[in-house]
Amino acid sequence: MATIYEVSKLAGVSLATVSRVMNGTAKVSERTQEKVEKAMQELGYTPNSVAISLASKRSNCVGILVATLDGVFFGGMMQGIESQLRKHNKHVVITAGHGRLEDELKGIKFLQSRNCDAIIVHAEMLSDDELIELSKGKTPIYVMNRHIPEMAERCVSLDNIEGGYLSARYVLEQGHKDLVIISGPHYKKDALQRVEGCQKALAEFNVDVQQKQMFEGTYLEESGAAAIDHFIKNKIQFSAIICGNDQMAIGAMARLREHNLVPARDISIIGFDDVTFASCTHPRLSTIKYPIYEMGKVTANLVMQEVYKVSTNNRKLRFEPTLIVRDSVRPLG
Amino acid sequence: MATIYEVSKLAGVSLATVSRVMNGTAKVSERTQEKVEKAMQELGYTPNSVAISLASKRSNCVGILVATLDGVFFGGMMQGIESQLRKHNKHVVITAGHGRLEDELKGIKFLQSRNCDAIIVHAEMLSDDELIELSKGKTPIYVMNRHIPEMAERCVSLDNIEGGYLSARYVLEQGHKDLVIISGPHYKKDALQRVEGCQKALAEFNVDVQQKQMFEGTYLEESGAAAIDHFIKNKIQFSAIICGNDQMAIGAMARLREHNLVPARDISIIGFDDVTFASCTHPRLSTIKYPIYEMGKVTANLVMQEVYKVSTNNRKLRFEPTLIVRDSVRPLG
DNA sequence: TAATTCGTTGTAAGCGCTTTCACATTTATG
DNA sequence: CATAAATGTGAAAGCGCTTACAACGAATTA
Repeated sequence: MATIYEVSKLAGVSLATVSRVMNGTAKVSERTQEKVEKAMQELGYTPNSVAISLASKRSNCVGILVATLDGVFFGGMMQGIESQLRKHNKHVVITAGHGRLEDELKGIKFLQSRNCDAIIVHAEMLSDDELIELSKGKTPIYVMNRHIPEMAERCVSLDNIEGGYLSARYVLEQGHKDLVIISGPHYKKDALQRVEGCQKALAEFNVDVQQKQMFEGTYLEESGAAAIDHFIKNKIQFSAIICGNDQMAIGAMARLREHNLVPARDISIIGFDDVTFASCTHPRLSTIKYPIYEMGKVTANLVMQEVYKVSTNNRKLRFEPTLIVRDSVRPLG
Repeated sequence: MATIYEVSKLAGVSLATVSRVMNGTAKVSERTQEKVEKAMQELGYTPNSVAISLASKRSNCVGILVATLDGVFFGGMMQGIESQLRKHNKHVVITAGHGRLEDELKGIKFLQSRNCDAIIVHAEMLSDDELIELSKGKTPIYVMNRHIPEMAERCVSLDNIEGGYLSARYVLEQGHKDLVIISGPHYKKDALQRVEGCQKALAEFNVDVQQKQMFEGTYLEESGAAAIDHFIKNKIQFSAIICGNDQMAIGAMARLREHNLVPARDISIIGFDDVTFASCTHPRLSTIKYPIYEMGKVTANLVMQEVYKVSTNNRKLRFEPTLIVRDSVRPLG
């Protein structure tokens, strides 16, 4: 791989001049410019971004920390961020936290040590305080799906409590009183918040949901199914299920059928997130929309604006969940 | 951020020695080792991986090129690769090709210029020859989902033709004769191969599928739905649908229902990939298993073995698709 | 004509690390 | 006890680039 030195040699100019034509950091006469470009062409020169990064202390990269690389939710998030950044020729470097504190920490350290110009994190284990502490480093940190007052202008989040509230209220409005809740894992803040929102609605409607009517899932399909088994085995009566996310909802719907219970007709169910396939299930899944793709874009814009000084038309950083009514909740009575 | 220089100063040793304790590249007396470690601790030192990369010409990173960052298929692939690499403290750098030749090329160039130790690509636009050419660079390139004879030992692939064959044969064996095919986009090789496999089975059964019984989709849910609209609008008779992937299959199933056609009972359908939610649909989707997660792991192992010289228990690089029978195809007659 | 300015270009000092080589100790060997 | 062989350490030269700063000729001004 050719280096800038060889290019300068071939073009008969100095290193600095080559660097100048590459970056446009200073005026270069047209004649020299052409010579240099010709030399670059001839050598098939590609600048070494590691060297650039070391010398200039920036990398044109923004780091992303997600929980897992699979999963429709994170997919949307990454895609939203990347699509926006790509327009400005910025790249993403992605690491996964796997829901482990150690991995989240290591991931961020790695991204910092790679000279990322900014880091966007969707952390599940890191506490607010740790995040605040980390963001004091030289690399600015942006937080998704969490609202930390101390770094509010760098948080892009959705009101999960409100989302939980909306979902439960809707189910209650349809006349359901025997509810069960399949929540996400309790170590995830958003899971807890969604439950909290549910409880608010429950209180308003004077409906009681006891401990035994709650199941802590993993946000994955299997755990939705496991929840159904659990409730049935324990002879819990219920006419509706409130799910912490869509994946668990479809897992639950499938398992319901294995117990000869037809979703919607026999048991109503509502999800959360509104992932793509939510509209393809049968019955089509009613859910709460989490505009994660959009939010990824907004976060990317925020970075473009503050870190790269490119003005963007960014609006709000705080998103409101909305109820998507489809066919999976049947009015009762 | 502290540098190695400050650590050496504080510990009262030379740069070289600090580097040695970090990398274990040479014996260092216990006493010095302790001094250095204490100094690192005290300064909260994190090595700058960019500098390491520049100096050592390796990065402990492997680059990945996928089509998109969302999508269940690529999610599984990335997750498979990352989970394996992570065990050995290697990191991934991911870029997306967006099904555009330019982006794929730029992505690879970027990964190369970042000193990635290896690159794993799932390319859709790059030709075999281009890939062969690219792999002549100093960064070894591994290819997923494609078999290129010239670089066979670096290709981890699945026999898509066989997969297409299996899916069509199964449907035919169930007595279906009026078939339609919803394929992936024709610019994707695997889409074409799956169709090719179908045709092989069709020929064996002496069943004819004409041009008008084929629909070129995008591999996304919407296009499965669009296909249904298309066939119905054009008054095509069919009792079974062969889909290029599961996503289009669930899109098709949903749209079928909107036309008052019940999947399985009225119209049989088979997918491809066996993504997670395929077993959660109603009826549960019969499909062809594409063990992408497993294959991601295998590819990662290959890299560990050849690039990092860590021995792994890797088996085959060529995977066979398998038929997963569930409930979406009804025997006819 | 001398002094000043400008536009271009080159020189060289890093960026934070790895790695070769040489050197000084220490230990083993005959 | 002299010599050979380890052993532990430091000095210094890069890796490929950016970026002050200096320098130079040409154009402008006084």
